Amino acid sequence: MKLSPAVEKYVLHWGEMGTRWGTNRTVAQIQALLYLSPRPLRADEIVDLLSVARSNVSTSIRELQSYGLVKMTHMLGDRRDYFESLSDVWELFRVIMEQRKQRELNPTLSMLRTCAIEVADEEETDEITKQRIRNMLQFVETTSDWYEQIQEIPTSTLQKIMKLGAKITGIVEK
Amino acid sequence: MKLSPAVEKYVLHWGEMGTRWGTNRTVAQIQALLYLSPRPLRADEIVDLLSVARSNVSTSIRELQSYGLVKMTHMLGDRRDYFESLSDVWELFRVIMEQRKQRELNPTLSMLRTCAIEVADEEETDEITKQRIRNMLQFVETTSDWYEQIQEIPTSTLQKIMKLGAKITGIVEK
DNA sequence: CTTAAATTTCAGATTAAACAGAAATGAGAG
DNA sequence: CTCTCATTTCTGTTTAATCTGAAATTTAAG
Repeated sequence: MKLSPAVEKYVLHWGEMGTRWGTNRTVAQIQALLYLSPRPLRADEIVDLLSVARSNVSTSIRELQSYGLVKMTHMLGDRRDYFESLSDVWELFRVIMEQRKQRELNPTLSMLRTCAIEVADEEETDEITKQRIRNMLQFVETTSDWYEQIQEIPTSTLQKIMKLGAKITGIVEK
Repeated sequence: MKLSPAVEKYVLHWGEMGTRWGTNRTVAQIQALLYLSPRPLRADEIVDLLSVARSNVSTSIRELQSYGLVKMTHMLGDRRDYFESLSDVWELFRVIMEQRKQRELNPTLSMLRTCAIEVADEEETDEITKQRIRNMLQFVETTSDWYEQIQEIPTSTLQKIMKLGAKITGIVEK
């Protein structure tokens, strides 16, 4: 079993990018592999195709499952686990955004709220500093609210909105 | 010289988050420190406040400057370099997004274009796989185009759009 | 031109994360 | 109940990135 050149290129690139997206190389590679695979794969097949340790595949798949990006399935008369990825790119995007919001935006939001309260009582702190913390808090709050609402919009509508791009400005300004 | 408790908390948190945002702890801490500082700071002041090596500050500031997040200034009769951060949060956001687009989205886009072309000629590759690559390419292209257009929208308009949130759906559907 | 202050470069040390392989656990077949 | 196949857990190793401190370079003042 061997990956085709194009698939290999895709998987390797995805692995590299994964490290920038808050996960590690193997996790991202497995996700890419499962996304591209026309059928669910077993852990031992993944070991073969990516040349990584069995234990590494186990841990990585667990992580992907916890994100909701990968589901386990079974074949009749075969007790081994098979895995498949979400195949809809918009769905993938939604799940990843949700994860990032939870791991990055939410903790930052609570830190900023705490800081904004605490700094208000600090006599040694310059007013400019206090204002900057408030500004950042407001920005992250706005972003966070927006995020949450965007999550609810159905894919087809989201596509339309994105296609509009900057034309949205005209509509809003009216 | 010492940071106030709230400022320290902010800086430390920002440092941790920085690692998830494609940069390292020190770079993010310095950016946070300069953002909160009511006046430009010298490298040696940053060394004091953050307890990091002078050389580390030098390298980190260089990185921040290359992103356009930090500018160098000078004081009359003082040949030491002073540094200050962009202070407008929306401006900060814009610059960071632009960096991320260049370092993540663009390389992925060109990888996907190459893969989409190459995979078309692969007889060994399943049609489903080919379609998935095309789908991902289309998604990233849409996202990339949208990104670029959003960059051009002035802050005040952007704020209005984000405040609208999901209400945008109603407007678009008309 | 010399000197001293400021900054940058670079090589090695430190640290944290990712990974492999062995051992342990679990689950179904007979 | 026992045996075998499959999976997970755990520990030690490897790898990569970050950071430090010393040396080199730059810059301006005298």
